[in-house]
Amino acid sequence: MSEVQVGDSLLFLTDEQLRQGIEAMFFAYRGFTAAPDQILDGTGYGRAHHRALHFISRAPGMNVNRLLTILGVTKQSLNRVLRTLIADGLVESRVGRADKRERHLYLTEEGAALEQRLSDAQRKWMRDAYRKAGPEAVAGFRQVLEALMDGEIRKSHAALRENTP
Amino acid sequence: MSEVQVGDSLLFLTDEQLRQGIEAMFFAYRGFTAAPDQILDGTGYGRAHHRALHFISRAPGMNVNRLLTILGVTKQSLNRVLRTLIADGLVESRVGRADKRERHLYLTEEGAALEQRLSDAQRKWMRDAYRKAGPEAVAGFRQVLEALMDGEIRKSHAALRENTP
DNA sequence: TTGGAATGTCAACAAGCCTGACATATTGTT
DNA sequence: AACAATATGTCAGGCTTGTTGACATTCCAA
Repeated sequence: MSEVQVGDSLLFLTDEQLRQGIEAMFFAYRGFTAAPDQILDGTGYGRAHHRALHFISRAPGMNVNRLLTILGVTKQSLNRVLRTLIADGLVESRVGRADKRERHLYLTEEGAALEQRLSDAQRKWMRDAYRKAGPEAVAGFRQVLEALMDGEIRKSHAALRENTP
Repeated sequence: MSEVQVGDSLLFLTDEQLRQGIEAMFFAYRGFTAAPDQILDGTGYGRAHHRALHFISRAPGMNVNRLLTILGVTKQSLNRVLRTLIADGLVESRVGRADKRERHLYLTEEGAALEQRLSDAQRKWMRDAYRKAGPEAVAGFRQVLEALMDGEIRKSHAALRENTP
């Protein structure tokens, strides 16, 4: 709105364009979560469990606090999820060696298997989208996503990326 | 970031790259909703109300069924949201003229005002991200989002876009 | 006109997240 | 040794958002 167009390069910042972007983000996120959601339907678990499994798989041995800040939920909320996952034998919680107050989280074989199924479905969806859009579009996509993140969260994301070089 | 080198057009499709994309999407969506969520906190409404307001504002006179398919929730779920919005005088529900079974939805002045506040906050966030990333990145971003949508949903999105040419 | 389909409403329930308060074990500091 | 701080787990209660089931109204076509 407030943009005076200097060249065509600022045209895309009209309110209408931004609004379309917002809607696209909303719809895309739905598509993005649809595949794993469908799998989860059969298991009795929900998105919260999926997220926990994902990040534990991503950084095995992570302690609860770290997972908490990554997920951005309260410990009570996360604890309910972890409790069931541990009780069902999908996640293992080991007392920390250096600091015995900490609990380090690992996927069991069964947990890893479910995580694989979910991950495969979601990656397939993502891969198809990437293929359709092409490499350059993907690079732009990633840049905008980075910019959309909150400051603190961006750090978490960067840290996770470095976890698997 | 390594995606920028597009020489190897398949490199970005490794599982690891896809996984990073998935996580980026997750984190970015959080940042994306943070600003309106904060405003909503003070109002007693939630994200569901925001979404309803957004799409009613976007296509005034829309009937409940249309809104239902756009939002992808059950009519009962939407109805609770609409009920409070109507009771509070943010949304007006008019009986259809041609088909009296239908209810057509409009924002009242007060509803439009809240929608503005929410929309402004979210657009600002979006605009800043777009600025950081630049026009080409934005084009790619939009392409990937389109590809991430479900088939049916993509139609809704396209229809909404044509609503405001 | 009558029965089926479409549209929307009300009621009850579940998942998932939140806050607040408190317990336990461990660590670090004085 | 005493004490504060940290990391985690748990109980209780509440809110939002989603679901299914039952039902009323309206339209349309046989």
